[in-house]
Amino acid sequence: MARLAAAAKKAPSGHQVTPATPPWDVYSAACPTRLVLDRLADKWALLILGRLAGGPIRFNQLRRQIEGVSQKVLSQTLKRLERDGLLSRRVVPTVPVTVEYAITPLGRTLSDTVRALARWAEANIESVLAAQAAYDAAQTSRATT
Amino acid sequence: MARLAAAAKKAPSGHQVTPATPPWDVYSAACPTRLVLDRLADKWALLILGRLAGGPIRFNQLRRQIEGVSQKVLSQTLKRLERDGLLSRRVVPTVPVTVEYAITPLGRTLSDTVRALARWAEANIESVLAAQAAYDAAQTSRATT
DNA sequence: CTGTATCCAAAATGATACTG
DNA sequence: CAGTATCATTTTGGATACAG
Repeated sequence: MARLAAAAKKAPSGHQVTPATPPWDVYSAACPTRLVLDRLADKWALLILGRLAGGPIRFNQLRRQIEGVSQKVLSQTLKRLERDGLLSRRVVPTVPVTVEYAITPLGRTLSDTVRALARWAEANIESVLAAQAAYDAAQTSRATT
Repeated sequence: MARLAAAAKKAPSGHQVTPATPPWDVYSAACPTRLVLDRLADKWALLILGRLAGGPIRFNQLRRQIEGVSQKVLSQTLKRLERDGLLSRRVVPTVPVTVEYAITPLGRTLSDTVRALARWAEANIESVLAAQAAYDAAQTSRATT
């Protein structure tokens, strides 16, 4: 992942215009789809997208609502999502400026899919926890033996 | 995330049996669903799950097919997925032992959702790349000015 | 073949301080 | 309010060597 991430981060300067002729081999390292998947494979991104699907929201509101995210990471993540065209950033020139983040049409198509993921998690969390308990029990007994 | 991940990793000994009474507040740090989401927010996990959906496969086959993953990370990821009950591990006692990984029924229900994510990525990669290019162009010009 | 253990380099994060 | 910059720390990952 290191090399890929590095390449992606260098992008701000050189926009490598990938040929783009799907379908790609998702398992090949050079696959553009993997770049997208990498982006989505982010805890905060998923959470933020889900939250924004409910309507526009300001920076610190978001910060408070998504428990556990630091200012720095939230800022970084928002910037990446904006760059990807998944959300929009609008500066409201009030006295202490406020910034409103909103999901874009593109982002919304994605958030629907993400919600499906969240629904899966909710529906199956118990099964997963049970599986973990069973696995851990097996490990523990093996260690004891 | 650090604290949560650490807590999750300590689990092998103490299985905290979460009460489990949905729906939880996905945005709260203590939410079990977030534990699942964290797990899915992993590049390799998503890729592996997708690959396994196509049928059982051995360790080194997987390693070769999922380009860019190291032996160490693949091993770790497989172990976590197995613990979560998403895939099964079967040791075949051939002379140099071979190990076959297969998706479980639970894992399959998830892989369907993941596939939707992959489909989204394929369908929208061009939009994302375009958005990135536009964003970068705006940044560059702003810097030049 | 399928891993685990170790050591080392790289990357992500948190805390803090500071700007517009 | 909404960030950015910096620094110390933690976490993660790759490479290598080795074991069942």
